[in-house]
Amino acid sequence: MNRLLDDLNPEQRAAVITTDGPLLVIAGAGSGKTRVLTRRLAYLLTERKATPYQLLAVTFTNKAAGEMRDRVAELMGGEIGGLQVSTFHSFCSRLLRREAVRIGYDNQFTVFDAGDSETVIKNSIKELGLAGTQFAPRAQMRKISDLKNKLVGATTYLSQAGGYFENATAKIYALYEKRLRECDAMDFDDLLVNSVLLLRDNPEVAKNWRERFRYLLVDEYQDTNHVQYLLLKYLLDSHNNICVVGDEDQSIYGWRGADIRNILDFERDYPGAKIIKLEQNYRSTHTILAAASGVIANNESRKGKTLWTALKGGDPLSLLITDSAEDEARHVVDIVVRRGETSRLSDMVILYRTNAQSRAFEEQLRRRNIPYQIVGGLAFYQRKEIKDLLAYLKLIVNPKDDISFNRVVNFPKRGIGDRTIEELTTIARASGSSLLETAGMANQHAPLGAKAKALMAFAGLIEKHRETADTKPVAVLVQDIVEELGLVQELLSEDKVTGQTKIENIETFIEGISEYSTHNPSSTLAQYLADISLFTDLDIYKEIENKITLMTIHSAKGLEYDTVFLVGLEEGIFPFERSIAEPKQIEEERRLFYVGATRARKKLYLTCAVMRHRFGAVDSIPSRFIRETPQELIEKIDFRRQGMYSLPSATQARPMQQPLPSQRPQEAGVHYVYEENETFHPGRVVHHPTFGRGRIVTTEGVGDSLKLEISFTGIGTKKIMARFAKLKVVG
DNA sequence: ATTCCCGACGTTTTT
DNA sequence: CGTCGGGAAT
Repeated sequence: MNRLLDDLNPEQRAAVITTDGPLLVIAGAGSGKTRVLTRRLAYLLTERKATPYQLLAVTFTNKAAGEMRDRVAELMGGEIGGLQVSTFHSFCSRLLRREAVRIGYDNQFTVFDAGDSETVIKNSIKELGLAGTQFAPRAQMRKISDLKNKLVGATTYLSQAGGYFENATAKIYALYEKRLRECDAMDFDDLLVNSVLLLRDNPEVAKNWRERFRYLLVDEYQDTNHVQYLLLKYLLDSHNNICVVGDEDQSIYGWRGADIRNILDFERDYPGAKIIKLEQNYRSTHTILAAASGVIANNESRKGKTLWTALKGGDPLSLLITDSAEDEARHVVDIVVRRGETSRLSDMVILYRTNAQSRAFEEQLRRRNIPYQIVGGLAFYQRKEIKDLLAYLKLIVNPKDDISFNRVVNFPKRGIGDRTIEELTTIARASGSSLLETAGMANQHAPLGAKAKALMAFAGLIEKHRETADTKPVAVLVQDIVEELGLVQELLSEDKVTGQTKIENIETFIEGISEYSTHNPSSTLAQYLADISLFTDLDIYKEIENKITLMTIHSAKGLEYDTVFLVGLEEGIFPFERSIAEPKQIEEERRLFYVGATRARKKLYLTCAVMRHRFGAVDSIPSRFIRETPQELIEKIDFRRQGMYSLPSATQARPMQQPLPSQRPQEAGVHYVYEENETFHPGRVVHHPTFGRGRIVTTEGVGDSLKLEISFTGIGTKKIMARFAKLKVVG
């Protein structure tokens, strides 16, 4: 008998042993997908269909890739040398570093993260004289990214752009591309796009890679975009051995260019393709599955499948109806505490639509001393102190990286300000060299005058480290830099409190590098940077300590927990405001709900608030997804302070787009200023949640624009927008 | 060059 | 309410 197949159900087994030709595996939530993927790889190896070197498996996150590699290694007793299990991005990065010269890049090119890219876009907009409100850098970035993913280059777009706005975007796009090239840098999209272009324009290179890979395996196929689709086409030899695994109901990255048609049209793309559906769910109770299935059934873009489970019954869903975001958080945390008595915190997760929602929950958890961890949001590598250090490292590896140069040339302070940088930039552009190179020869350029010395010293510092970078471990190099720059003193002098946490972050960073080095003993600084630039918070996330986890639903894909809190179920939040008008986007929101709900093994809580602050007070309408859930599966718990005002029941049927007539609560108890301006006039004593007790000195404006000048005891006077501050009248 | 204060602005999800 | 960028003060 075969230990790789024995404990699989018939469909899973078929997905493992159907090795040749195109195969689509529709893997419902919790259907044992990872198990099938790893068994399939191990099966190909043990049956001698291919050597590890001839297999390519692609996933979306580094974490998933790492887990898959580990599990295959376990199945194979460790003999998987050369097996490529990687993300699309890291595979492309490796491909490009080998072939960079063919497309005019150095093989030590830098990868710009979203922040770096935005800086370049901003600079480009400014340089083109387009600065102003009508060209928001982020919107431009989105457009450029969309164009790239459609394989429309800057030159092409420039020639076909019509009208003022398209022309402006085309110019920004073109300049952005130019600057990226000058910096020897690529953005995330470029990794994919340049790989495809390289394979398209160099048939002999494409042939080499094609002949190498005998079997392709793609995870999360529903999230692939057009460029990724093309990449697979270029890598696929005439053997057509491609197996894609996915679930159209879990396609949640349409906004990033993912094309659900890739999975819906697979059979048309690959004639003769076989399809296997994994429909038995091993994760959730029957109740949870029925709830999720009931909601997703409202979608049209589906291949259709019927998930079933051998697990009968299960707790009903609990719907918590609360007054405000704060109340929502308080009641959720109450339940966390209660459940925490009998189960582990690490078995629970709070999932929200947007990162901004995490704050209220954090506050409550901190107040009650519950250990928690947040995944995503302000990612570790996005923190200023870490980005600054990384900029030093990037500059050491790539002297052309002007963005990193600008980031650190005056950090710590070296007396090099905007004027000097402007001058330096002009000289560098004229001579076609980078900022760092120009700085190194500053004494030859009269306009730099007295600043030449500081510039040359900086360039010398970078140069010195470049020479020794490969002779010592990366962690030691970073430690040396930190000491040489006097960063500890520098950060402490800025601000004692935040400086201390920054120092701790730097220590964590250095520890992380050490750990990386033990796993990759012969790795150079350049290799470290190449890897690290593709890492995200999610990849570092470990479920080790007994902490409750908070994250967005997007981040939770692929994970599972006993207890799941799906919060903020209100129209405008979830489904998100911007998606409400478009049926296609509503379907994606619905899939997101489906992903969130199916993370739960045993118990699912849904919560909503009736009032939520978003630029002032707004009445919230319960999410349509609550209404779409089979009502008999829901147990309603109403935490609203009864009798003060009435809102329709959360589940009452109502035409979707019709907002309720606004009903202002006639509240007793807490006084929110924006509702009762007349209570606030000079002399009144009020209480502010962060500043404490204070006396109103002056008032200005009325209604939403009411501004108060308040003298707080021991803090001094502060001007406060009454609309936002939660002030309580004390006397 | 740097710092500090003010007003404008904002909020989706991420490799 | 936060954060960020611009502009004036030092």
